Amino acid sequence: MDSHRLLVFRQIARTGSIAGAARALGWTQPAVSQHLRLLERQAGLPLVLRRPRGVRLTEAGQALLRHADAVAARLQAAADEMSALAQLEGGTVRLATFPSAGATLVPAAMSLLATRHPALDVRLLQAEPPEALELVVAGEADLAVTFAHAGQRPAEPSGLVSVPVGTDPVRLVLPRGHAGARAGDVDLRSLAAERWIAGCARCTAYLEEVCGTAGFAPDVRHGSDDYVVVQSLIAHGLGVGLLPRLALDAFRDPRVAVRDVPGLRPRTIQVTHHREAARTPAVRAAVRAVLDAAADRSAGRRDPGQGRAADSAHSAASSS
Amino acid sequence: MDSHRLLVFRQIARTGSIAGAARALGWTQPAVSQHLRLLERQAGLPLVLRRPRGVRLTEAGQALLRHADAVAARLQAAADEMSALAQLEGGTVRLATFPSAGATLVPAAMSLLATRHPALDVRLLQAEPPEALELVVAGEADLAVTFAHAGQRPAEPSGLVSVPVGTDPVRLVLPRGHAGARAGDVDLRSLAAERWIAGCARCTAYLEEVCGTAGFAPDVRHGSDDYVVVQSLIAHGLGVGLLPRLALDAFRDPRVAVRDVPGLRPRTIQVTHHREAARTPAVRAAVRAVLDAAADRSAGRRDPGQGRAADSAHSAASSS
DNA sequence: GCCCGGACCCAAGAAACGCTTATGGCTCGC
DNA sequence: GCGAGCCATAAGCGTTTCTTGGGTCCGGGC
Repeated sequence: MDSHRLLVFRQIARTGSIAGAARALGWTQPAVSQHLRLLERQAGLPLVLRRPRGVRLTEAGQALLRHADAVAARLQAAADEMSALAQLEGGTVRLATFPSAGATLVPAAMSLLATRHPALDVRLLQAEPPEALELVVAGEADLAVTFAHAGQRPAEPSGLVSVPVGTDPVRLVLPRGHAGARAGDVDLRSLAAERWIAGCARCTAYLEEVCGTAGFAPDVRHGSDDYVVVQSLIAHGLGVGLLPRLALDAFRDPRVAVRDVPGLRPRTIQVTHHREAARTPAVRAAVRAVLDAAADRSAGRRDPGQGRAADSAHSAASSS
Repeated sequence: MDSHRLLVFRQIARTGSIAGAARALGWTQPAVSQHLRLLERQAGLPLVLRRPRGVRLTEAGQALLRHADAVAARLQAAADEMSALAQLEGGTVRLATFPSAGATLVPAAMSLLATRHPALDVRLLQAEPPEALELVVAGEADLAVTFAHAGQRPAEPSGLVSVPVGTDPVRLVLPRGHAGARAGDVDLRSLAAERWIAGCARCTAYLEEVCGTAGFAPDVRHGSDDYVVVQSLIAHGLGVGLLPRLALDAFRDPRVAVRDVPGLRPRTIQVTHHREAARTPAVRAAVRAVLDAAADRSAGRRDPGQGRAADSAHSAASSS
């Protein structure tokens, strides 16, 4: 039951004649006639009675017309839905993100996205970078917002591509009364004797690496990937730690002091998706929203250095 | 949104890969690949993500799959319904018939049809021959069972074809006590002085014609196309009349006598339909049932002369 | 570490489908 | 009776569509 012929048959029924259907379709009469003949052969039944002024549907023709109308309606619905998805007048996009971005950058991006495409259903999933990438690979998320500390290679599964979003400086967090809090910047080597609070597994590895470069092995006493917990431990004088600025933007314990450590390279933020998903409008729009949100944050902080990184990444993605 | 491509896409979704869809369809892989590419171009969106082990549907692809499934189901339903109609496992056939056949021949035919094709919906419409043909022309009936008196030309609208079903002798009806009822056969000329009861318009014309041939003009006092009324009038001695055997088979007033009139040619019964409707299984089956019912009636009466006419007509129709 | 197999894409050629042109039959209306 | 409208058939050609024969990428096994 060829559906193309079915739609031709629908025109025959509409106009009441083969010649009329041909006119409606912009074809010649024999073209429609042949379609009808093949359709009748497939059906094994006459579908119309040929009469002097045109044709009249047989019972089988009327039955077939009902099906043809249903098929045409469904095809139209499919085209409409595709158009809506292409115009972002619908659809879903799922972002997997790590906590500190999920409390700062990503909500801002989601807000931008909601403003630009009100009908788009944006959903957030929280996951640390490795798990976030897994979600994308497994198809349970469309985008992963991840970070990588300087010197760490982000394990990027094949088939995925990453767009740099910007950098996130890593800062030293001390108890307010700590001696180091009196200076503006702090040299890491001066903290060789401190007790340390570590973060997630990758952050701990980073901490050990930078301390090793500074010439000592950190005395890690506690660990938590929750930046509220880390700051609380520090506030109680149980150690010092490194936290990225996004985490400190998300939550800042008033009992801690924050200082820069010269030479500490920032972690990089990136957004990752399937290589081919770049052609999906929802993914493109979401990537752009993340980049724009990052640029807005940088501009709001009046920090041209950060702004450049985000801006350049943004324009690169926009042109792709 | 080409539906053929949609069905190919459905196979891609089913098998999870383009190559798998190609195997399922008995095609090569590039053929399916090209269909998918054109479908994605039409949709304006990627429908699948190409991954090492095959493809994964995007959100748009999943949406399209739902439509594709619906289209496929509707096409299958259409094919099924066409098949059912072709096998006479459904459908309707409407017979228009004149009263005396509607009380005798046609119910027998309908019963045959119901036995042979229990799912076929057979419907009867009563109409005198000219109106019955109009119903067929107007598409309100599929078949017309009509009669024509000898010498009358059945006005057959163009586009219709008629199949002879058999003949129906016209008999003389007299009051039981009438002098003519004493003889076996009756000469029409002996009834020149009688008062006559006429039937329908065409029957009245026939009466006047055969009386004219016999040399007199009938004194028509009453008229009714209802054979019960006619017999009642005759039974009450209000006149004599001619009635075809089918009418007398349908109803026989015990107070009347029936005699043959030698030389009175029988009326002919025929079944008429659109020329092209001969290819419609329901119409073919109905025509055959009418012919078979007529043959059964002839055989049941042990009247080979009648049986021959019906049989020959039957075999002619069967071979068409 | 390298090769092999599976899956996909692209380009070009061949087969097939589909529309057009040309012609004829039929019915209706002037 | 003849033209106009509708439909059918047959032949021709163009476009679509499938195949063939390349190539790339990724993952698994020796």
